[in-house]
Amino acid sequence: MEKQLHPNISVDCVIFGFDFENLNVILAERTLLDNETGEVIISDYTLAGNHIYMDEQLEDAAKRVLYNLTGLENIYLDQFTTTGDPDRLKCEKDQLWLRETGKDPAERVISVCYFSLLNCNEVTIKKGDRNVSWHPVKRATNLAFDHKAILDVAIQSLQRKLLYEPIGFEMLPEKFTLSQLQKLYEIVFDVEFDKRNFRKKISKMKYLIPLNEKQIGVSHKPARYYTFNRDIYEKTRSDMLNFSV
Amino acid sequence: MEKQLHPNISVDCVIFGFDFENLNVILAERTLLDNETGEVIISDYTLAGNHIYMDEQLEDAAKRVLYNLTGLENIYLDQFTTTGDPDRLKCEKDQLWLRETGKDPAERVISVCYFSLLNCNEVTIKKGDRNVSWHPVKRATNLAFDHKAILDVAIQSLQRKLLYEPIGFEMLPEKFTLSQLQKLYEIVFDVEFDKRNFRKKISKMKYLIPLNEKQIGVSHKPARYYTFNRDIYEKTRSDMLNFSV
DNA sequence: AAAGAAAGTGTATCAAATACACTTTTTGTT
DNA sequence: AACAAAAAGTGTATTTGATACACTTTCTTT
Repeated sequence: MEKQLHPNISVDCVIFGFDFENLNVILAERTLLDNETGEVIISDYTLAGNHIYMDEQLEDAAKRVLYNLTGLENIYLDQFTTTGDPDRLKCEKDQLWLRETGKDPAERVISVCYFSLLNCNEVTIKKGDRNVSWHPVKRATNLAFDHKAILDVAIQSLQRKLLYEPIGFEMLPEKFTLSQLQKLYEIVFDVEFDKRNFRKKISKMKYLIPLNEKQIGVSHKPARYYTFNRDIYEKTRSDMLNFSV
Repeated sequence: MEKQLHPNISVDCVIFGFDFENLNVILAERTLLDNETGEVIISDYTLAGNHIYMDEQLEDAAKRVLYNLTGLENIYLDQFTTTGDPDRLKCEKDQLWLRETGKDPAERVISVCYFSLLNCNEVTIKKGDRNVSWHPVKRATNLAFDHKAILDVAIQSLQRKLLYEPIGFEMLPEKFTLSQLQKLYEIVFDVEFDKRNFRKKISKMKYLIPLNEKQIGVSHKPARYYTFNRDIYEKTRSDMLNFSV
């Protein structure tokens, strides 16, 4: 029995990655040339996404999109919003593109949106027919459909979640330095922290384990590596309740 | 032209209300009797929800559900999750019910879920063909479909949002006492606060305005009324950034 | 007039957030 | 071998917010 895609339901994945310099997102180039003149009709980017299969779990569809792109499984996934504006695919370029890629441009598509977290340096993107690569989030402006709006909501959701859950590590290597961790938070929140105060705070978190291992080959004092211990985190997490009315 | 409901897409509304004693949710009775024996086949509850119209915004569908139930517009609405398990409507009772209410039980339905906030005492529920009423959240156990799971996620989302956004007021009257506000937070988070410390914290929030007006007709020292000023809140809100890695 | 009920109020202690500058350890260059 | 460059690593003092804790006031009811 042939698997069939649901015409009305898709998932879109905002795949975030950190490379110690920028918060990045995976985008696929969307290029359309005029068959006769060769003129560029469309040249922009889309998030990674696909329609779900008729009998597929939403989250499985997101995992499938991620797997096809990275070959990775067990990636951090968070369903953060669902977009369903009847006109979200109705702008002229988008209609053209849908026709071009064999979809019915008249169909209404509800998109369930996930963000996921990766360490850029540990991923090799598998390119299919389209060109797919990392882009700094700040420079991801030229997006198709309603994908810019989705990205903006994704960033807010990431920031919010980062405030009270230890998910930053998903974007770092297994072993990381405190400066790398600090940089991650600084870049995602677009702020700067004082190094000493940051470390004072860190040192109270017993689930951040200093290793007897240091950077090698760096042209400055090598930094100690740390690792995140989820067991200790789960056991010592306090149900912080610090509301602000 | 006749409006048509989308067979695959619905909204469910978790309508929270506070009555100074409990956090409540609006539930609709789902009763099905055997035509011949009169025996009770189904007797449980569902959240408020409906399929969306073919050309309707998701949020408009949620507003419509709320309007039909309460006659109110401009209610606080928050889209907090989307459920789409292919088997979420496949349990025996649910299949029976769908057939009974003229739906195709084979169709897969994705439900976009919203929670909304009301003051119980300011709402008159409009009963249609089904019996609809407030139920304390803690006693809402006997729910149809995957509605218990949806409710649980809704409660968590409400708690989380209540930590950093001033949405508690949506469940209180325009003028409220500090004890009422404290009770609201105590009940939603299932904790108890010290009265003096709670008030110390409140007194730092300049957007909570004490009024020259007191309770009347209460058989104890009447409390002062306060009101929430959103303008002052927006102007003085600090982008709190107090992460815990 | 007395009892009941919830409102309202202050202080002392502890923990966390902030502000701030110099020394150490490595590599790379001369 | 000496020096420069680069980032790591470290401590103290101050301010702010969180917590713990008990009695007085003001209204109604009997």
